[in-house]
Amino acid sequence: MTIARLGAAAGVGVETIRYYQRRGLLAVPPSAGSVRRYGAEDVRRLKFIRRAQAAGFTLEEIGELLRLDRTSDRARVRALATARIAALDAKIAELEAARGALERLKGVCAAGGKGPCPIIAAFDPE
Amino acid sequence: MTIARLGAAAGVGVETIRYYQRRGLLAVPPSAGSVRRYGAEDVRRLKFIRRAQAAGFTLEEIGELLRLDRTSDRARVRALATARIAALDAKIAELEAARGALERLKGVCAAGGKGPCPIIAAFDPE
DNA sequence: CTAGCCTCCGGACCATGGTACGGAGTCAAG
DNA sequence: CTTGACTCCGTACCATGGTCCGGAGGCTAG
Repeated sequence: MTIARLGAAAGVGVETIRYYQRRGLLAVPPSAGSVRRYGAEDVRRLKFIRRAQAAGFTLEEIGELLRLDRTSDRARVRALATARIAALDAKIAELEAARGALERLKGVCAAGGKGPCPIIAAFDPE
Repeated sequence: MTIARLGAAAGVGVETIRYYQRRGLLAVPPSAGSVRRYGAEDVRRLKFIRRAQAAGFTLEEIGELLRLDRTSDRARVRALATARIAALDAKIAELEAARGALERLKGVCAAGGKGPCPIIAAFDPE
Protein backbone atom coordinates (compact mmCIF):
# COMPACT_ATOMS: atom_id res chain seq x y z
CA MET A 1 0.00 0.00 0.00
CA THR A 2 1.31 3.44 -0.82
CA ILE A 3 0.73 6.33 1.53
CA ALA A 4 -2.28 7.63 -0.40
CA ARG A 5 -3.96 4.23 -0.24
CA LEU A 6 -3.21 3.95 3.43
CA GLY A 7 -4.85 7.31 3.96
CA ALA A 8 -7.90 6.26 1.98
CA ALA A 9 -8.14 3.02 3.94
CA ALA A 10 -8.01 4.78 7.27
CA GLY A 11 -9.94 7.87 6.32
CA VAL A 12 -7.20 10.43 6.76
CA GLY A 13 -5.18 12.56 4.38
CA VAL A 14 -1.64 11.94 3.25
CA GLU A 15 -0.41 15.03 5.05
CA THR A 16 -1.96 13.83 8.26
CA ILE A 17 -0.11 10.53 8.04
CA ARG A 18 3.14 12.32 7.48
CA TYR A 19 2.36 14.57 10.41
CA TYR A 20 1.76 11.55 12.67
CA GLN A 21 5.04 10.07 11.52
CA ARG A 22 6.84 13.24 12.51
CA ARG A 23 5.09 13.11 15.86
CA GLY A 24 6.28 9.54 16.28
CA LEU A 25 2.80 8.02 16.31
CA LEU A 26 3.31 5.96 13.21
CA ALA A 27 6.46 4.19 12.05
CA VAL A 28 8.08 5.24 8.82
CA PRO A 29 8.60 1.97 6.97
CA PRO A 30 12.00 1.28 5.42
CA SER A 31 11.87 2.53 1.87
CA ALA A 32 11.94 -0.45 -0.46
CA GLY A 33 13.14 1.14 -3.64
CA SER A 34 12.28 4.72 -2.98
CA VAL A 35 8.60 4.59 -2.20
CA ARG A 36 7.53 3.38 1.22
CA ARG A 37 4.91 0.68 1.58
CA TYR A 38 2.35 0.25 4.33
CA GLY A 39 0.34 -2.66 5.66
CA ALA A 40 -2.82 -3.57 7.56
CA GLU A 41 -1.08 -2.88 10.85
CA ASP A 42 -0.70 0.76 9.86
CA VAL A 43 -4.38 1.01 9.02
CA ARG A 44 -5.29 -0.34 12.45
CA ARG A 45 -2.92 2.06 14.11
CA LEU A 46 -4.32 5.05 12.25
CA LYS A 47 -7.88 4.08 13.04
CA PHE A 48 -6.92 3.70 16.66
CA ILE A 49 -5.43 7.16 16.71
CA ARG A 50 -8.67 8.63 15.39
CA ARG A 51 -10.81 6.74 17.89
CA ALA A 52 -8.56 7.74 20.75
CA GLN A 53 -8.83 11.34 19.62
CA ALA A 54 -12.59 11.02 19.67
CA ALA A 55 -12.22 9.83 23.26
CA GLY A 56 -10.54 13.11 24.02
CA PHE A 57 -6.93 11.96 24.25
CA THR A 58 -4.39 14.41 22.87
CA LEU A 59 -1.85 13.20 20.34
CA GLU A 60 0.70 13.35 23.12
CA GLU A 61 -1.33 10.95 25.23
CA ILE A 62 -2.03 8.75 22.26
CA GLY A 63 1.71 8.44 21.80
CA GLU A 64 1.94 7.15 25.34
CA LEU A 65 -0.90 4.70 24.76
CA LEU A 66 0.79 3.34 21.68
CA ARG A 67 4.01 2.85 23.60
CA LEU A 68 2.10 1.25 26.47
CA ASP A 69 0.48 -1.16 24.05
CA ARG A 70 3.85 -2.89 23.90
CA THR A 71 4.73 -2.78 27.57
CA SER A 72 3.12 -4.36 30.62
CA ASP A 73 2.30 -1.34 32.71
CA ARG A 74 -1.30 -2.22 33.42
CA ALA A 75 -1.57 0.22 36.28
CA ARG A 76 -0.68 3.10 34.02
CA VAL A 77 -3.16 2.02 31.40
CA ARG A 78 -5.91 1.77 33.95
CA ALA A 79 -5.03 5.16 35.39
CA LEU A 80 -5.21 6.79 31.98
CA ALA A 81 -8.49 5.08 31.18
CA THR A 82 -10.02 6.02 34.51
CA ALA A 83 -8.99 9.64 34.23
CA ARG A 84 -10.35 9.87 30.73
CA ILE A 85 -13.66 8.29 31.73
CA ALA A 86 -14.04 10.89 34.46
CA ALA A 87 -13.26 13.68 32.02
CA LEU A 88 -15.69 12.19 29.55
CA ASP A 89 -18.44 12.02 32.15
CA ALA A 90 -17.87 15.65 33.03
CA LYS A 91 -17.91 16.64 29.40
CA ILE A 92 -21.06 14.66 28.67
CA ALA A 93 -22.82 16.30 31.60
CA GLU A 94 -21.73 19.70 30.35
CA LEU A 95 -22.99 19.02 26.85
CA GLU A 96 -26.29 17.78 28.19
CA ALA A 97 -26.69 20.94 30.23
CA ALA A 98 -25.95 22.98 27.13
CA ARG A 99 -28.45 20.93 25.19
CA GLY A 100 -31.05 21.79 27.80
CA ALA A 101 -30.30 25.48 27.49
CA LEU A 102 -30.70 25.28 23.72
CA GLU A 103 -33.98 23.45 23.99
CA ARG A 104 -35.19 26.13 26.37
CA LEU A 105 -34.07 28.78 23.96
CA LYS A 106 -35.91 27.11 21.11
CA GLY A 107 -39.04 26.89 23.19
CA VAL A 108 -38.99 30.51 24.26
CA CYS A 109 -38.13 31.63 20.78
CA ALA A 110 -40.74 29.53 19.02
CA ALA A 111 -43.55 30.77 21.23
CA GLY A 112 -45.29 33.30 19.01
CA GLY A 113 -44.21 36.67 20.42
CA LYS A 114 -42.56 39.46 18.53
CA GLY A 115 -39.23 41.07 19.20
CA PRO A 116 -35.95 39.39 19.97
CA CYS A 117 -35.62 36.05 21.75
CA PRO A 118 -33.78 36.47 25.03
CA ILE A 119 -30.74 34.47 23.99
CA ILE A 120 -28.45 35.55 26.76
CA ALA A 121 -31.15 34.96 29.34
CA ALA A 122 -31.88 31.49 27.99
CA PHE A 123 -28.42 30.39 28.99
CA ASP A 124 -28.69 31.83 32.42
CA PRO A 125 -28.87 28.96 34.88
CA GLU A 126 -31.35 30.86 37.07
CA MET B 1 -15.69 47.71 38.28
CA THR B 2 -12.24 47.68 36.75
CA ILE B 3 -11.28 45.11 34.17
CA ALA B 4 -9.56 42.85 36.69
CA ARG B 5 -12.65 42.80 38.91
CA LEU B 6 -14.84 42.09 35.92
CA GLY B 7 -12.63 39.14 35.08
CA ALA B 8 -12.79 37.85 38.62
CA ALA B 9 -16.58 38.23 38.66
CA ALA B 10 -16.98 36.29 35.42
CA GLY B 11 -14.20 33.81 35.94
CA VAL B 12 -11.98 34.85 33.06
CA GLY B 13 -8.63 36.57 32.82
CA VAL B 14 -8.01 40.18 31.94
CA GLU B 15 -6.33 39.21 28.69
CA THR B 16 -9.32 37.16 27.69
CA ILE B 17 -11.62 40.13 28.19
CA ARG B 18 -9.38 42.28 26.07
CA TYR B 19 -9.31 39.58 23.45
CA TYR B 20 -13.10 39.43 23.37
CA GLN B 21 -13.21 43.18 23.01
CA ARG B 22 -10.92 42.98 20.01
CA ARG B 23 -13.15 40.27 18.58
CA GLY B 24 -16.14 42.54 19.04
CA LEU B 25 -17.88 40.30 21.57
CA LEU B 26 -17.76 42.78 24.38
CA ALA B 27 -18.11 46.55 24.22
CA VAL B 28 -15.24 48.75 25.27
CA PRO B 29 -16.82 51.25 27.66
CA PRO B 30 -16.05 54.93 27.21
CA SER B 31 -13.07 55.75 29.36
CA ALA B 32 -14.17 57.91 32.24
CA GLY B 33 -10.90 59.47 33.26
CA SER B 34 -8.45 57.04 31.80
CA VAL B 35 -9.52 53.75 33.30
CA ARG B 36 -12.56 52.03 31.88
CA ARG B 37 -15.36 50.84 34.16
CA TYR B 38 -17.60 47.84 33.73
CA GLY B 39 -20.99 46.83 35.05
CA ALA B 40 -23.25 43.87 35.76
CA GLU B 41 -24.27 43.73 32.12
CA ASP B 42 -20.71 42.94 31.15
CA VAL B 43 -20.54 40.14 33.68
CA ARG B 44 -23.69 38.60 32.22
CA ARG B 45 -22.34 38.90 28.75
CA LEU B 46 -19.06 37.26 29.65
CA LYS B 47 -20.78 34.41 31.43
CA PHE B 48 -22.98 33.93 28.42
CA ILE B 49 -19.96 33.71 26.16
CA ARG B 50 -18.47 30.97 28.32
CA ARG B 51 -21.69 29.00 28.43
CA ALA B 52 -22.17 29.30 24.71
CA GLN B 53 -18.64 28.05 24.23
CA ALA B 54 -19.44 25.08 26.40
CA ALA B 55 -22.37 24.44 24.07
CA GLY B 56 -19.87 24.19 21.25
CA PHE B 57 -20.44 27.52 19.57
CA THR B 58 -17.34 29.17 18.16
CA LEU B 59 -16.55 32.76 19.10
CA GLU B 60 -17.63 33.69 15.59
CA GLU B 61 -21.05 32.15 16.15
CA ILE B 62 -21.29 33.65 19.59
CA GLY B 63 -20.76 37.03 17.99
CA GLU B 64 -23.76 36.36 15.82
CA LEU B 65 -25.84 35.24 18.80
CA LEU B 66 -25.01 38.43 20.66
CA ARG B 67 -26.02 40.51 17.68
CA LEU B 68 -29.17 38.43 17.30
CA ASP B 69 -30.05 39.04 20.92
CA ARG B 70 -30.93 42.57 19.87
CA THR B 71 -32.77 41.79 16.66
CA SER B 72 -35.97 39.91 15.97
CA ASP B 73 -34.77 37.18 13.66
CA ARG B 74 -36.37 34.30 15.46
CA ALA B 75 -36.00 31.94 12.53
CA ARG B 76 -32.26 32.40 12.54
CA VAL B 77 -32.04 31.85 16.26
CA ARG B 78 -34.03 28.66 16.01
CA ALA B 79 -31.92 27.44 13.11
CA LEU B 80 -28.72 27.99 15.06
CA ALA B 81 -30.14 26.30 18.13
CA THR B 82 -31.42 23.33 16.17
CA ALA B 83 -28.16 22.81 14.35
CA ARG B 84 -26.22 22.98 17.57
CA ILE B 85 -28.51 20.52 19.30
CA ALA B 86 -27.95 18.05 16.48
CA ALA B 87 -24.20 18.53 16.71
CA LEU B 88 -24.39 18.13 20.46
CA ASP B 89 -26.35 14.90 20.15
CA ALA B 90 -23.78 13.53 17.74
CA LYS B 91 -20.96 14.55 20.03
CA ILE B 92 -22.61 13.06 23.08
CA ALA B 93 -23.12 9.77 21.26
CA GLU B 94 -19.50 9.78 20.22
CA LEU B 95 -18.29 10.43 23.74
CA GLU B 96 -20.50 7.69 25.09
CA ALA B 97 -19.09 5.25 22.57
CA ALA B 98 -15.60 6.28 23.60
CA ARG B 99 -16.55 5.82 27.22
CA GLY B 100 -17.65 2.28 26.42
CA ALA B 101 -14.34 1.53 24.76
CA LEU B 102 -12.48 2.81 27.80
CA GLU B 103 -14.58 0.73 30.16
CA ARG B 104 -13.85 -2.30 28.04
CA LEU B 105 -10.19 -1.50 28.12
CA LYS B 106 -10.26 -1.18 31.88
CA GLY B 107 -12.00 -4.52 32.18
CA VAL B 108 -9.61 -6.35 29.92
CA CYS B 109 -6.65 -4.71 31.55
CA ALA B 110 -7.76 -5.29 35.13
CA ALA B 111 -8.32 -8.99 34.59
CA GLY B 112 -5.23 -10.56 36.13
CA GLY B 113 -3.09 -11.63 33.19
CA LYS B 114 0.45 -10.60 32.54
CA GLY B 115 1.86 -8.78 29.56
CA PRO B 116 0.49 -5.73 27.85
CA CYS B 117 -3.19 -4.82 27.70
CA PRO B 118 -4.41 -4.82 24.12
CA ILE B 119 -5.06 -1.10 24.00
CA ILE B 120 -5.41 -0.77 20.28
CA ALA B 121 -7.68 -3.79 20.12
CA ALA B 122 -9.89 -2.43 22.91
CA PHE B 123 -10.86 0.46 20.68
CA ASP B 124 -11.61 -1.74 17.75
CA PRO B 125 -15.37 -1.72 17.22
CA GLU B 126 -15.32 -5.38 16.22
C1' DC C 1 3.71 62.45 48.09
C1' DT C 2 5.35 58.43 46.79
C1' DA C 3 5.45 53.24 46.49
C1' DG C 4 3.28 49.70 44.40
C1' DC C 5 -0.20 47.73 42.02
C1' DC C 6 -3.55 48.49 38.12
C1' DT C 7 -4.75 49.94 33.46
C1' DC C 8 -4.12 50.83 28.51
C1' DC C 9 -2.63 49.35 24.07
C1' DG C 10 -0.40 47.23 20.21
C1' DG C 11 1.94 43.55 18.74
C1' DA C 12 4.32 39.26 19.42
C1' DC C 13 3.96 34.73 20.84
C1' DC C 14 1.87 30.13 22.27
C1' DA C 15 -0.34 25.17 21.74
C1' DT C 16 -2.91 22.03 19.09
C1' DG C 17 -3.71 19.61 15.05
C1' DG C 18 -3.20 19.84 10.98
C1' DT C 19 -2.73 21.68 5.64
C1' DA C 20 -0.16 23.60 1.75
C1' DC C 21 3.95 24.28 -1.19
C1' DG C 22 7.75 23.33 -4.11
C1' DG C 23 11.07 20.79 -6.33
C1' DA C 24 13.17 16.50 -7.26
C1' DG C 25 12.63 11.72 -7.86
C1' DT C 26 9.76 7.31 -9.02
C1' DC C 27 6.49 4.20 -11.00
C1' DA C 28 3.14 2.24 -14.16
C1' DA C 29 0.22 2.37 -18.25
C1' DG C 30 -0.05 3.17 -22.95
C1' DC D 1 10.06 5.72 -23.39
C1' DT D 2 7.24 9.27 -22.39
C1' DT D 3 3.56 11.23 -19.74
C1' DG D 4 0.94 11.90 -15.79
C1' DA D 5 0.11 10.66 -11.23
C1' DC D 6 2.11 9.73 -7.06
C1' DT D 7 5.96 10.09 -3.50
C1' DC D 8 9.45 12.20 -0.62
C1' DC D 9 11.00 15.77 2.41
C1' DG D 10 11.59 20.05 4.69
C1' DT D 11 9.66 24.21 5.69
C1' DA D 12 6.03 27.47 5.92
C1' DC D 13 1.58 28.51 6.84
C1' DC D 14 -3.31 28.08 8.78
C1' DA D 15 -7.37 28.53 12.40
C1' DT D 16 -8.80 28.77 17.04
C1' DG D 17 -8.62 30.74 21.36
C1' DG D 18 -6.10 32.70 23.89
C1' DT D 19 -1.57 34.50 26.72
C1' DC D 20 2.37 37.41 27.51
C1' DC D 21 5.29 41.64 27.02
C1' DG D 22 6.77 46.30 27.64
C1' DG D 23 6.39 50.96 28.38
C1' DA D 24 3.64 54.86 29.66
C1' DG D 25 0.42 56.60 32.53
C1' DG D 26 -3.27 56.42 36.58
C1' DC D 27 -5.17 55.40 41.28
C1' DT D 28 -4.93 54.71 46.17
C1' DA D 29 -3.22 53.61 50.91
C1' DG D 30 -0.05 54.87 54.25
